[in-house]
Amino acid sequence: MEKELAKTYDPKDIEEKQYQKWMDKKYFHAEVDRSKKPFTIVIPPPNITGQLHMGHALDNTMQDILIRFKRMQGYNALWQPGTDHASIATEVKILEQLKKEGINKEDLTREEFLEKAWKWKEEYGGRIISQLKKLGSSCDWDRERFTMDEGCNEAVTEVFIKLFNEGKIYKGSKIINWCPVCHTTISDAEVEHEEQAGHFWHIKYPIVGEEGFVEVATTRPETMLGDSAVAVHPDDERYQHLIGKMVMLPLVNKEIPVIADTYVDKEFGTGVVKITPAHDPNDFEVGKRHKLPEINVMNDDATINANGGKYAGMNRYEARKVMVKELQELGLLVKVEDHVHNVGTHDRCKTTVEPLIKQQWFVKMDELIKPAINGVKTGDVQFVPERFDKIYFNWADNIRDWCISRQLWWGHRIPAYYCEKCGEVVVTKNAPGTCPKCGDTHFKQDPDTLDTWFSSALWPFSTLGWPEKTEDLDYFYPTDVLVTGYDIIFFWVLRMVFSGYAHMGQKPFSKVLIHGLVRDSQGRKMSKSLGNGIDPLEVIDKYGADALRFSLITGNAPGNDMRFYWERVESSRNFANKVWNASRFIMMNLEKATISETIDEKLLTVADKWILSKVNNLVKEATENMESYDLGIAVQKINDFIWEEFCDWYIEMVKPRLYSETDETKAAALWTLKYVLTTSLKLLHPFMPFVTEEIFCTLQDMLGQQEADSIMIAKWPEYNEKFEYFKEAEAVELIKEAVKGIRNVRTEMNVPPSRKAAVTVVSDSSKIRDTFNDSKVFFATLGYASEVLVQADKAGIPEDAVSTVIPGTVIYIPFADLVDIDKEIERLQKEKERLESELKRVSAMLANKNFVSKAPESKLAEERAKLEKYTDMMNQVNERLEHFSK
RNA sequence: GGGAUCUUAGCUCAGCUGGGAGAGCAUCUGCCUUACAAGCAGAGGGUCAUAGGUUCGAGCCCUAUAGGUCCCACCA
Repeated sequence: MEKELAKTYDPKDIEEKQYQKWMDKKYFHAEVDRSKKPFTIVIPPPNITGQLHMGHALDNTMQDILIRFKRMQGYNALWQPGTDHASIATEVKILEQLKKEGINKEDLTREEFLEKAWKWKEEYGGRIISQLKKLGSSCDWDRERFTMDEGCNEAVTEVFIKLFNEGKIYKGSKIINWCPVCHTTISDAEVEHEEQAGHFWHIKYPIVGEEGFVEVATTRPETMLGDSAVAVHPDDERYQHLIGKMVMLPLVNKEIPVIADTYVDKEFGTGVVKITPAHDPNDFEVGKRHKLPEINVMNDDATINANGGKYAGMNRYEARKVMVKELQELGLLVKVEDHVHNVGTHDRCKTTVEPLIKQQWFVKMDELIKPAINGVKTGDVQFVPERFDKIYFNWADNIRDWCISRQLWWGHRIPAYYCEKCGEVVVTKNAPGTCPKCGDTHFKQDPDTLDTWFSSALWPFSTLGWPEKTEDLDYFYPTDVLVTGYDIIFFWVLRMVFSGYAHMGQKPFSKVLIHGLVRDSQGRKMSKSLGNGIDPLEVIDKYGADALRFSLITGNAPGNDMRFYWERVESSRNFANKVWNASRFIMMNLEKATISETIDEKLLTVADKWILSKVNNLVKEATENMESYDLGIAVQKINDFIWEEFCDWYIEMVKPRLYSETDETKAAALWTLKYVLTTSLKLLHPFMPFVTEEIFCTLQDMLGQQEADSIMIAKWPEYNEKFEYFKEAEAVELIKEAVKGIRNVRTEMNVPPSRKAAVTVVSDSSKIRDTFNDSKVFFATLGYASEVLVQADKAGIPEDAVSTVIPGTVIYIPFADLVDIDKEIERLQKEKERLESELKRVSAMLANKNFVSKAPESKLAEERAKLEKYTDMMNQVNERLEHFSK
């Protein structure tokens, strides 16, 4: 049965069919196999709430390219997939949905809520996975994990207990970031600083026991309800006399001390700062130093609490308004200035974060961070591109203890139990029976859950079976490369690195390949609120997954942002179609012939050898580029080779041989076509998995040859010294020059392609004459020649023939009635000018004594050869000019 | 305040360790040449932000300046 290939490539049914085949054949699945080297990537687990966006598409395309490349190279390649429970993101989403059903969180018990949450997860959690499949991702789906599955839960508990026992997890009362809308603490990394236009209120605090005031400047007057002191700089001469005295806190009417602390900047504001230890991280530190009372004046929803007296119940902004007004009435408001300042907001809901003092769980970072810093410093873990290690160090060097407890239900519940009688804290896997301190048997588990990144930090080893000592873990860990965006280096990469060293005693991965953001065509971030997001699934639907993948990789360097253009996808689609059609053409010719597996080298023509040496070189370069993660460069070279060298030149060169019934080199042409096509398809496969697989399989079926059941498990091409045909390659390049020259002349003379002309090649070099004689078959068709004469002199060439000059050779094309002498002279003149400038450059270079004495020999030889070449061409051009001016 | 990064053709971007400026799209001119009009063949278009420096040689290395983007930071 012969298979007819459609005239244009239609990805739709092919993609689905091939992906299903790969799944059925278990090609994505990896098992421990000690005879092969492992290559492992763990997926950045997408949130179960997520929908595939361009960022995912880019991130996963890069991973898929690397994993397919390594798999073909013979590695035992594992791409470990899974999803993230995304505690706060998911909880918010579920609550939104419940609200629509008229249910509030308070209406539910924890158990009821969790039941609904799991149900939600079952329903929507798999959505993003099926979307990743549409992209072509070759993850080992048999190993799919979830950050809240049994194994990951175990890893989390294990780590928590271990760190607690080592004193690296502790519960403490510290000032933390509180989101008044989400009602939970958040970590420093989740706070986004946003510049906002605010005000600077100058307020008078009366001095106790004497006349006068101190003037305090603040951006948050409402927090004065919790003031414990005012501070001045110890060296500030203006305020020396006040240190140690008391001032009256307005509105509250309470005496608070004036203290001296170097934290105060003399130059800024009035030089007097109100100190509110319970509502500002700096004031908190000052308060600790001076043992000031910490007066919390806010509830969890950021309304004023009972400590705020009559302002209790107002929210923070109402209270501010009312208090400012009252201060004004009391004559204590000096002035209000406009002031732009940075406000911390919750990255998820954009609510202004409220610093509050609360009992929370923390991971002590000072010891844990050391190996993580060292690991990157020594190159044990490397960023690609390298510059991102600076971002990493910026965080690592300034790291503070990590607040890990969250007042949420969806997540890993903290394995700490409190004795109901004596309050003893027991950290343990299962609820304790009796209290080790008082012997009581009633315990209450800590209600809080862990920061979602706590479990993600363990992902590279928890997914491989840790804390069990599994074969998988032993074999696949540490993983090879982590692919992610620069936006989560501190959230995730840093925490995986320190966790890897802490719990595995080894790095989690060797390389971190960083990519940028996919922006819209105007360079804006794609976002829901702007509505400028482009759905990758829509792109796949319209142009195919191959085209999408190709567009995301082409013309982009690692770590750089890129813009999304539909035009780009279109040209990627065009390339897929080009490959499709070239293959169709080759197969049309192959099916009429029988093709041997190997070829006798003696049968190869110069053209064959030329393309073989070209593709051989491509194999080398593309492989090197991929090894160094320059995927964009690799794919560009593959594209250029296939489209230009292979399709536009080689295929055109062999057509006469294919169409001939008698040509003895036809078999060699067919063999070469098959070989180069197969090699190109393999190189292209990681980037365009679907179209390459479809062609590869069709081709094999047609030939009845089975190299592999699938291109994705075929052998990656290797550089082959056998194909180093330098001499032949050079000869063909010369012919190409000649062809280009002829085409050029013809276009300028407005000669239609249908009109052929006799072409005479004149060269006094017998070597060059041989080259043209050897290549007549294709030189004639490419150069629109009715016949090709190769000779050593100008015998028999019409006086008015136009010509084109290439090194060592003049090519004459007589167009009896068409000649326009003036035009020809103009053309030659232009050519002369070009050569003059080249000659000027080369001669100047070679006349420079410093250049000659200092430049490397190879460079010198190169320039000397050029001088010779241009001089020769110049002579020929001059001769032609003289000829016409006669 | 600290740091990163960018400034290359009309647009979007490549350009790896310094050795005669590239791609895609757009523009212009011819072509339905039996794989492909989602194509073929040609053409135009850039003092590589500016000023210095290192070098025989700089888009690439160094310094400064201008402009843009981003990250970090406790100036109330």
